[in-house]
Amino acid sequence: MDITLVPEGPYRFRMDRCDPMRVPGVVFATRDLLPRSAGDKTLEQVANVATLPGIVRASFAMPDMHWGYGFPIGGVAATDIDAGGVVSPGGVGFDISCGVRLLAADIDREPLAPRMRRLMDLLGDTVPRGVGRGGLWKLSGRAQMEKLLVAGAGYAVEQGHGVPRDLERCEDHGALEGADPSQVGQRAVDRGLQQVGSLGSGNHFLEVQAVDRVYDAGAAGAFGLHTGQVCVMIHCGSRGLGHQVCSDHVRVMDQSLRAFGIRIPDRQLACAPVVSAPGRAYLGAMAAAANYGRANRQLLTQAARRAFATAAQAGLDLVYDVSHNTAKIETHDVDGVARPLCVHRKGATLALPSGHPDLPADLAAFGHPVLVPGTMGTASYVMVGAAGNDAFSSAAHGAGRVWSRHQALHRVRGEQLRDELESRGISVRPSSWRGLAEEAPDAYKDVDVVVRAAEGAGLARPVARLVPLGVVKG
DNA sequence: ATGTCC
Repeated sequence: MDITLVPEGPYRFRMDRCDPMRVPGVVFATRDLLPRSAGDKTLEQVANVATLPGIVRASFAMPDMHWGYGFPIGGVAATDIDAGGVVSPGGVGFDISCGVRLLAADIDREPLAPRMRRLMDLLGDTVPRGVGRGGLWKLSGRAQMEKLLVAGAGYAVEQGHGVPRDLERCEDHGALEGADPSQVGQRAVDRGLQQVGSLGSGNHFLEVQAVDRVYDAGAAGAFGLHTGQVCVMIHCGSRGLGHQVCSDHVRVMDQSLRAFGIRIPDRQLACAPVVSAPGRAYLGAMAAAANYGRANRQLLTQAARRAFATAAQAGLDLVYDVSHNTAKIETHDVDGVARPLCVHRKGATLALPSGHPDLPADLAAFGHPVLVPGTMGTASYVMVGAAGNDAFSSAAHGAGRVWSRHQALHRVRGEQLRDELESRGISVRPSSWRGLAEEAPDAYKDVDVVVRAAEGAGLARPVARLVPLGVVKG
């Protein structure tokens, strides 16, 4: 396939359709943000996704795009459900419903400063993290797990882990519809029973941050943010349960490709029609795993609240919770007709414009909050969905890797990175030196540049910039 | 991302 990029604007490239692509590719980036490592397959993946049955409009890539499993991370693709459109687990990713939650503290960075050390020690001691580690809430068995898989953060709140207002500030009110726990295998359930309320590893974290700059006072006010304010950002997903769901359903779909007559250029794009037994089974299991991820962030919220109450006599209000690894059934206008679509967002965030009916009433005038975590040494952003976003109202989800984990380990020492961050006033509570090195700020694109590109491309607008004060690393 | 290979 020809993967020549044609500039369509300062922040947008077109990849013209050629067989076997069914639609063109659209890449939102500057030249500098495009993948440049030798042998990088990100753009080839954008073209591969464009071959999926039922795909409409284009195969999109966000400015933080990088190489992923099947789909690029930062990839967005929608398929027409009534036209044989498929759902692909690779279009969601292994960490189903991985996402970000932002909490606003009722304290500013100056009064918190003398209490930061104690706060970070407390967070470091009470936030479960690391590979294979257990969480804050041990479930009693499959029956209880099924309740959580159906109601997500709502079940956590119902069980006393949070307040009802939290749910008003969660995408889908904390629970993706259509969860079918019967499609979540026993191995996935077993892996998940002990992990609710745990960060995991990799790029996951809980950060104490401060609002460094406000770009849109109206939206910032509606989100409850002001300059100097302390925030907590939580980035985590669905742990072993989501991973197992993805593995199990990829296997099934890989085996059913022939039966559905689907030809794909890469087996990692294994998929099945949304309207088919394996398609429905995956979507039901995926929604269940998504709800696990949302409950997970709800439990970690409570851990942060306890630490803030004890160490800082401060409270935390939920600003918003977004998932950036999902496939959702949404209605979008395609060629002038409202169509039910399966929208895959893999490392991409829903970014509804102002006035959309799915927004909470008090945010309707502004738009959907878009949370863009950067790195532990740089910044993170709160953005808001912009009107006229033709990528099915999607936006960037982070900075995006430029070094592989292997490259990062080769170039960075965890202990040295910790010293460097601490000397800049950023408290670090790592889970492992190796994990810390893999997530070095230099391993990522410049989040300020990514955000400028997302803005320039018309995907979302910046509301506030947050800087790290302390990081509890997964 | 992930009991970093059942």
